[in-house]
Amino acid sequence: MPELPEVETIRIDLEKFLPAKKIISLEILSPKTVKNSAAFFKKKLIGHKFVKISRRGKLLFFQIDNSNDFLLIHLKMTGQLIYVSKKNLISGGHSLNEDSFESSVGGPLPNKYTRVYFIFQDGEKLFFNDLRKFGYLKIVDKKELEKIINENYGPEPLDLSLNTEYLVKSFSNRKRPIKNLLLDQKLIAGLGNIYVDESLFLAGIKPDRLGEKVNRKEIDKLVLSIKKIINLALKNRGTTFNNYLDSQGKRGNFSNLLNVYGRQGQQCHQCKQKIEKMKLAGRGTHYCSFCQK
DNA sequence: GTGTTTGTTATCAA
DNA sequence: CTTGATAACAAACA
Repeated sequence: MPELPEVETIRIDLEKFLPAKKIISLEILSPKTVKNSAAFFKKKLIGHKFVKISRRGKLLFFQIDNSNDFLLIHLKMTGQLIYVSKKNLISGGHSLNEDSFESSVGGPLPNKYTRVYFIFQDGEKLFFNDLRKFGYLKIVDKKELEKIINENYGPEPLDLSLNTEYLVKSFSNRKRPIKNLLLDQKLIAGLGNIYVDESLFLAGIKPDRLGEKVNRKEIDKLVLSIKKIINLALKNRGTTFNNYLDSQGKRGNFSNLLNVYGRQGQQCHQCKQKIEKMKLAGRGTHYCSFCQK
């Protein structure tokens, strides 16, 4: 379940080496994953390079050289972007070769979950794997990209515009549970099920409280909690719960720091009571009824 | 066979 | 028009 910290970790790593590498070929193993025609997709990419890799919320976009176009990649729930080289290219890290990918779902690359992959001039490869096929790749021009961003994404959690004032305004007269509101990408871009539950725990707010019932002081604490959780998760290269791996095929370390997500039935780290679980917005929702009011 | 996992959108209702 | 709730998408696992 890649959310902002996982997607951002991938972006930072890929940007260290992908720019300036010419794509010499690409394979589309799952046609529905690519939202353009295969011919158009190949024509736009083969022979080109990615100039810059950016992110908004959970959406990645790769700027394509000498054109007005961008490659959008959304990982949705089980998407992975795995970069494979024969040498160590990422400073301080070890990179994969295709056979050392056994530890991940599906075995050596490309495997049964590989939907698309790119081959670069130097023989290195980028694999898009996606067990559940919700993720997609799509080429759009600059205008379309701006439209998508403007219409679908609220402020980034770490941006100054994500502040108490903004959330007070956003929550007023809203009769949905605060968890549902925080999952809305138009309100805040990049939070998903894990980080919403963790942020609400840190803020001491029960996930089913209605937006309009949360007071300014609590919202103050919530803003700080969201920024703290996202920063800590970034520092730990995200959370691996089921499927997530970074671009080097490695797990995220925030998994060890979870307070509530996936911990139902276990002791709360703060008060030792049992973590509970309910369903909100159709999602598993984890909380401590003693620490969160 | 049943329930569960979740990011996002489509659809419907009030 | 706004708001909110829910199904659907897809695949695997317990």
